Amino acid sequence: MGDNKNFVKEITNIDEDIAQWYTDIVRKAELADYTDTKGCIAIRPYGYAIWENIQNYTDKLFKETGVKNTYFPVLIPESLLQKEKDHVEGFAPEVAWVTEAGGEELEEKLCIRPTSETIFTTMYSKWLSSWRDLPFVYNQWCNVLRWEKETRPFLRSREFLWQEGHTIHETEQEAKERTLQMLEIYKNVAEKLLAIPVITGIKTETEKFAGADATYTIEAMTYDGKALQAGTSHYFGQNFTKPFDVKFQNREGKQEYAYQTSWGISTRLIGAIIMAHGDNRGLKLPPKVAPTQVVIIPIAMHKEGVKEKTEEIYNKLKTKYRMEIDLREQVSPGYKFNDWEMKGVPLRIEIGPRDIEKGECILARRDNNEKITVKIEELEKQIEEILEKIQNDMYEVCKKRIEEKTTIAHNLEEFQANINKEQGFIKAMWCGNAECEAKIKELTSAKSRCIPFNQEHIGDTCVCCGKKAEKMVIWGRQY
RNA sequence: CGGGGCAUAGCGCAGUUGGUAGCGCGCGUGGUUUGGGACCAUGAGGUCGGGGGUUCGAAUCCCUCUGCCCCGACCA
Repeated sequence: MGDNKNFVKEITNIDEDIAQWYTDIVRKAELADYTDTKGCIAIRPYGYAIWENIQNYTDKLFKETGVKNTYFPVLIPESLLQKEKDHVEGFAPEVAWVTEAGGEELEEKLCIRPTSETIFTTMYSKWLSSWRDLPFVYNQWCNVLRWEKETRPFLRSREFLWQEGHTIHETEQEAKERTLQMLEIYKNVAEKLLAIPVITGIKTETEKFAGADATYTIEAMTYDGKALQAGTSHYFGQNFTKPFDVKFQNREGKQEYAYQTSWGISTRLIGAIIMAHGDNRGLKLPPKVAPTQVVIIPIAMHKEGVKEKTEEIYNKLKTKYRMEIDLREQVSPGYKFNDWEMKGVPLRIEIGPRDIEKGECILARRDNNEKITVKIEELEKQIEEILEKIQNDMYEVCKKRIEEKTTIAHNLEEFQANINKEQGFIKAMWCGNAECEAKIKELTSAKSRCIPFNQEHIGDTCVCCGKKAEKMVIWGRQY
């Protein structure tokens, strides 16, 4: 009482044990919970609302570029999966199979989709005949299943929600442009909606998607300086369209195989929000994606006129912002403050008898604990400005973290020292040889995150073997 | 798949040399409260993760299975 040393008693300290902290947030903020199905979580309303906000924002951007939504089956026959060699080799270990149904063993077993390139491509072969049909720019919002050994809510569960876009095009160039266009949308989602700055670039041969010619990625950094792949966009060339026979008659009247892409973001983004923004008070949500942007808490609710005034303000503002009003009678205001802070609500309005007398109320920011007093008539304008400021400030905090935790290494000794110091990203030159990549991973547990578009010249020799190197690679330990 | 932990009320835990289960929080009800996790009263809630064994008797000892968490290897 009064003494608030037990203030965060229910949440593990983020600096002492971030893994446990993460699990605490997921459960205590009621984002998700473990189920009786191993590795699969139940996403609760508050967590799902975040996903819906991500969906709405992203889907709108997709559609502006001509994406059309579809739905394909969750079951894929084994024969389809087998058609592209690299793809099946990449996914086989983590695929779940349906072998029996209706009390009988199936003639051909069906896999539960880990991703849907094979079935999209199969259907495309039926639907495509002329260059005039192209492009197909289809997407689906769905679930997929990957039999992960080690799971963690949102960041790596066996079943997860995502969107997967699958496109085919008349020309190589058009497909490549689409790949990069979608990556740009993902960067927009991460940075503008989630306030998470990302590094964009291309994956190395070792790290690219099974069956792709090129994999592009957006890479985020977590609170503790680890890397988190937040979205990927792939260019396939004709790798799938050839074995799946996706042909069209081109402008010259000849048969040609289409050029293909795919791209996805998943509920992992919710994990990214938790890991990038959270602190010892709990979850911290950027206003644009927060299911509740403003919570209004009456003080001394039983006093004359307090409840009425609070409801009046709530009713006025709720058409403009995603609002909650906390009228619970059984808990104190202090409890409510902490409760909503743990749930990451960006802005809180406190209003009590003293404020009402003066025609004021208090605005408290979740991101930096700042409290200001504002006139009630200026509330609406103030909220708009502050929410925008919170969104920007949260982005800047993460941006600063990336800058602080990104270091340069010219040799393996520097590399190891830097990564051991505080995780983070390492910028280092690389010769292009997969053996060097493997050696670095072995010695430092860091993998190549990407070859960033934003290249810097930091040397002429490979950080590992010392031979000539032209490309700067971002390295890091990952979630 | 390796290494390490854990499993007792919704959550966090205690339970001694084996004797048939308790505490805190939360929850229900009634009341008093309300400016940073309020209080009083009174209730409800458990085949001690599953199976086997030892024993007159097992939450406790032994075997086994399962699940979860963490650290590695593999992946969105």
